[in-house]
Amino acid sequence: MIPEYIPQEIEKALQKKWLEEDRFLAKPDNREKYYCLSMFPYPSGKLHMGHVRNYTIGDVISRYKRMNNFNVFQPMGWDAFGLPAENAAIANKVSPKEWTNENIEHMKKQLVALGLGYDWSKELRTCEPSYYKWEQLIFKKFYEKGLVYRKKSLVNWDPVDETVLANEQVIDGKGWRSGAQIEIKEIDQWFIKITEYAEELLNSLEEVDWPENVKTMQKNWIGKSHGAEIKFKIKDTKEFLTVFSTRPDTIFGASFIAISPNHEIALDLAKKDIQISDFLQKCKEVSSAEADMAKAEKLGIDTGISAIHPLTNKEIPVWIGNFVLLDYGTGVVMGVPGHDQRDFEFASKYSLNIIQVISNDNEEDLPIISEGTLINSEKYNNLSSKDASIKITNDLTDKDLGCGLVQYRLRDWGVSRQRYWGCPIPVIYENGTPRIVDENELPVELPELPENSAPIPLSQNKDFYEISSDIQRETDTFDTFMDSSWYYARFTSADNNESVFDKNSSYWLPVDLYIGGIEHAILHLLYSRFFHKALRDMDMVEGNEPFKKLLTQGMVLKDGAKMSKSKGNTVDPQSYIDKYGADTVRLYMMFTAPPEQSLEWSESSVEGASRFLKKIWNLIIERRFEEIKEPSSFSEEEKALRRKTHTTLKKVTNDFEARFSFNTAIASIMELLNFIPEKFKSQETSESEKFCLNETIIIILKMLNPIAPHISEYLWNAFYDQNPQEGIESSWPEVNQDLLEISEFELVVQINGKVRGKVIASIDSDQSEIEELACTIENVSNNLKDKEIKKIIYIKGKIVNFVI
RNA sequence: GGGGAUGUGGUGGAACUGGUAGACACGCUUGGCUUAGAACCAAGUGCCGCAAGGCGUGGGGGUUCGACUCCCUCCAUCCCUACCA
Repeated sequence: MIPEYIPQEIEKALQKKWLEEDRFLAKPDNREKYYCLSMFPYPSGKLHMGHVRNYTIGDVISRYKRMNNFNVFQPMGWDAFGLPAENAAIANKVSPKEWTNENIEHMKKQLVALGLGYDWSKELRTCEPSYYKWEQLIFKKFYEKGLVYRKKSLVNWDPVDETVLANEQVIDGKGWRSGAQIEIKEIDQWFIKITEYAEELLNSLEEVDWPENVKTMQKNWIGKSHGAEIKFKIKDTKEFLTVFSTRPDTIFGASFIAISPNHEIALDLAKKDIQISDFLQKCKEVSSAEADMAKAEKLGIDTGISAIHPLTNKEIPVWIGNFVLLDYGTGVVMGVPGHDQRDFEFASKYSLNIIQVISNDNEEDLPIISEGTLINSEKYNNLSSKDASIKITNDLTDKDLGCGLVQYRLRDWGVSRQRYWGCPIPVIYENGTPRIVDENELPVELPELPENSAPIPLSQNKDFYEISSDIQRETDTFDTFMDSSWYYARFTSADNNESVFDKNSSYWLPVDLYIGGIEHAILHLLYSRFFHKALRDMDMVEGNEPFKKLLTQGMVLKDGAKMSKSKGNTVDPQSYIDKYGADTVRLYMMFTAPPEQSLEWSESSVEGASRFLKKIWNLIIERRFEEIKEPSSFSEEEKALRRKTHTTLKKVTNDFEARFSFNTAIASIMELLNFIPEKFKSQETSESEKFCLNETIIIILKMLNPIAPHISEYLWNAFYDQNPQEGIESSWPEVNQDLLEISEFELVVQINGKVRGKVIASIDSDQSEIEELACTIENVSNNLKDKEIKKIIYIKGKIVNFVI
């Protein structure tokens, strides 16, 4: 009777062993290093499928690299500050700290149970003072470098709960808890000048090995555009309204100016004009999220003010438009309805002039968005858009009414959050004047909450903020993106309390492979890149980029949608780990879809993964390695198995190395297993068959080890039994090139591109021999009968195509 | 609104550089084993058709001897959109 495969037993024992022998502890040595990092999780309570997928990919690659003699560093930590902890605290009457730490303990056990090989000696929790102390110090250094400033900025305000809401807490313009109509409110906030690095963030994308789509997203987000600043004089005053336009060639089509509802002029007018003040009130009722603003109906109101067109000197009306963002550009736009979709809609709605100034052969109906030839533009008529843009910009510059300008879409990073569960911003106000806390007073610790208390905002915690009657602490905390922008570097020195980054950081950095969800393609990755560059300029880290290579994994879906509690389509990975074991879950995750694509969860496919491991188990568990001298000759069947084994190894190696294509790697291992002839497996097999089977078993176990490390290591040890051999992890097998050579192949014969037959051909045949051979197929010769052959195409080793 | 992806059998997916579409697996059907079931083993399985053959990679068009792959266009779904992480 074959012993049964009970994954729970062997997995637990091996995990214990790995921890006891510090298998995954990493120290600098003279091997090539490989820093493999998976995005650390928010400790929400338990692992979800996205985590399992992310971390399995990272672990598979780490184990593979380790087998290839790299010094692998794979740490793990916790992005522990954030909104959900506060929500849970209110709902469950536990402190955010307690809730978070309990979640971490549970999730850490889950990670261990998945067999993930982390160096736990470098574990980080961003909510610990020992971590955020350094974040406060980095902020201080940014401040000293002139990268930090304070500015008024917009937030979603819930007037009932008297609190600032995150965008996701605003549903259809209402607060999620109170249901009250939210308001856009302007408050003082801290900003970091990420725009100072805009150009470098754009250019150094060329240095990294990232997916093109992520690079494109970042490029578009930074949004470098060339255009012109144009000044429109306000009638009867000496003041100007300055607009930025990427299309100065369309300036003769400008028929209105639109200013932001938060623009100074709008605010001034609202004081006197009840209609305008009503309009501004209405504008405040749309959440500040970009998607909401863009979807909201375009609304406007005439200010009654006129502006003077800088080139025609005609008067054009100034409107307030709810679609104009104060934070972007100058907060004023020039409306060219003939050549801009949004302006066209706005002008049509409010019966403003629509003037065509560009003609284009391909487009007839206004608005014509693309470039073309100028018309109705006085002396610029008949110029191309490009030439006209240059000429008009030059002429405006001469008149001192404008200038050419490079503009970025990227805005400075607002890091203030009005919340409790975050890193306190280390600032003290003395008589209202801010100053950063001295280094020796860091960290500014987050105050503990009274027992069973809901989180009290720092602004209501007098014990915290009041140092004396005229000295107060800042009560905002940092955006949690701050916490996650530099953790990759801190991991290298996580156990060092004396300095933020020690000499290990220059050994391990940059991260060789960073793995995480595609949803982080812009914000998190951009902020981290900015941090790295700023830290580099302060001589704290080396190199220009934090993440050399990036792997963006797709989402785990159920019924075609992202798993979420609100949709009720979540699947808890723990129940599958309990039922099938970690190896099956890992195998399933890797087999079901390529890493970059989204993965549709399927219950029954998990069974398939489990079945495959059982087959491997049943094949190997009772077999023992025997020292057999390599036979001098092999039968055809034996040769075929050896060739299959080594072509599989070659494919799997390539899939791991160059493509991260684990699903196809697993498929070929399955194919190899199916290929082993029955009689090789029987007890009465010959010596040479046994030799070949041994070779195949060894290679299968090695190939399987990164993906299913428990079963493969267990079987490896069982297979070698009393004869001590190298550990399964000590090396990746080598392809025997001699075994790959083939002399024959299956020739596909096509007529006009349609397959008409197949025949075994020699690889060395020339085209005429191939043609002759192809014509021996009855179906082919029948189809070619009485037909004029126009052309014959032969692709060596693949197909021959007769064109008739 | 803007930006980025994806679309192939009943299902997940494969086809890597323009060269046999559907590897591998799930499911299903039939048979074996079994008192029965589970498990396991064997065979079959894109669609239409008795067959010959024809059709087939979201829809339409194009380039090519040859297109899942390249180009144009339309449609659907998903992700991000600066305070979810």
